[in-house]
Amino acid sequence: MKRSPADKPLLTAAIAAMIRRIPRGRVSTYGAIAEAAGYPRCARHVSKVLNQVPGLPWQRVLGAGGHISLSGEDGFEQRFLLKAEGVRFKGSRVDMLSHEHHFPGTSRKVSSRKR
DNA sequence: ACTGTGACACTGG
DNA sequence: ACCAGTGCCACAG
Repeated sequence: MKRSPADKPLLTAAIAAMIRRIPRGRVSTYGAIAEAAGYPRCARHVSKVLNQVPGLPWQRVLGAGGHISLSGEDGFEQRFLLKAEGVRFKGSRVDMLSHEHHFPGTSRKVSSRKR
């Protein structure tokens, strides 16, 4: 069963899995999710995953520093949903100090590019 | 194979 | 604090 080893986009599945692991009342950032998934520099792909993979808690994903990247009503809704989960806001940012989710086993499968 | 894409991150002005 | 520019990197067409 295994069709070709490269059947599906690894990165997309990995990131999607991470986002699903974020518990309610917690949040994370693009960079952190990408890193936890094993792709430290692919923060931008996280956004693509959110658009491609439905069913994810997209509202729990924030930009660096805890700011909402979405704009307009979407951003407003994200904030609304997070508040409903008990997330506190500091002005227009989420209180990351209290709600940033720490992923278990940050396995660095992809060696963190040596430098 | 190449180009475009992206709900970013970071730095400098 | 805000805006603009640059780097980043895998996926989709």
